[in-house]
Amino acid sequence: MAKAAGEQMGVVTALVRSTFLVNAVYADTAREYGLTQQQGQLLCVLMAQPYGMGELGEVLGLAKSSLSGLVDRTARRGLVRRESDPSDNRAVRVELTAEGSRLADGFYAETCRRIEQLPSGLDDTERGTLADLLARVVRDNEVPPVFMVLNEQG
Amino acid sequence: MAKAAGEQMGVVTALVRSTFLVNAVYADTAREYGLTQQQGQLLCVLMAQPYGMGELGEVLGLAKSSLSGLVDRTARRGLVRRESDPSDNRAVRVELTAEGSRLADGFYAETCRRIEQLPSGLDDTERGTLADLLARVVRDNEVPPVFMVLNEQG
DNA sequence: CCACCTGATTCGGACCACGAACTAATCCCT
DNA sequence: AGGGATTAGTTCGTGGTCCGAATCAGGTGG
Repeated sequence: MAKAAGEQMGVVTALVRSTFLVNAVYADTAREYGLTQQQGQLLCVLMAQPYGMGELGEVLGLAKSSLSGLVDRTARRGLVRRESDPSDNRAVRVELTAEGSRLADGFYAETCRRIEQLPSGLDDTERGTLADLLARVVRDNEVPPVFMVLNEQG
Repeated sequence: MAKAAGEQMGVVTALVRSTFLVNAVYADTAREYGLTQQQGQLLCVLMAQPYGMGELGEVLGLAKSSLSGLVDRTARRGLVRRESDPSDNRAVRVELTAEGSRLADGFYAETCRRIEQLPSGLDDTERGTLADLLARVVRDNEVPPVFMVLNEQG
């Protein structure tokens, strides 16, 4: 193999660089929807269901104080709201507002479209294999549900 | 397949969730080395070679002002330095200091170790296939060299 | 020599992360 | 029944990060 083709890339470098790629796509799409990457991520997580702060912090991997700030700023945009938890007066549940739902749906759909393009150089079989292998890595490492599973994906 | 096994995960969700996973590992490792994620990323990029600000900004995907700040803070730590470019008095080249090199080497090696563990549920053939498919996605999308290729990886 | 372009920095503003401390509510044991 | 321990979440202080506009200094070409 000619030197110009570059070195063999192992699984570590491939994972890190693909992460950089997906991060960039995610951040670009968020910005076009007037969101920051963290706000976009919050909206995507809340599409599935409302969450208490404790669980939401665990899913997003954030300190409680960080999450308070993020929810404050996103609520100030009118995209989420805090609801009291009737079973525990200390707790709140964070949920999307109607406007937050709309924005989340658009952002999520556009993010899916763009990320779906990334492996377009692979054929269907290869794409399926990639999905299967990455999915197993994700499951083995117990990644929280930070992005909804799209119907009829892959 | 039983319902308990969960939905079929497509390539989009698999990519996003694996990105979340790698981000978390990267951030955790950086923190243990007393670095922020962005500082860690800067150090990793500079391991390969010094860069001018313009090119460094392109590789990292940052605005020039953002990069100035990041280099300021990292230089204040004594990890990088700005050198004048003899061929153009406007330009500087950013390079690792001796201390920066040492920290970068340790951080990089530890990051590699941890990320290498992520696909440990796959066998060697599957790991090779994952590396190959992801590498092709990375190359097709012209991802800049944000992480050095490790010798004998995969 | 001057206008235009390039390389980088500064400024202002907003976002984001965390740990410590705090407030309020819940639970459990004596 | 009351008090101590624990839990849920917020506030505060601090430092890091991001960007666009403006600015400054140097390079280039007509």
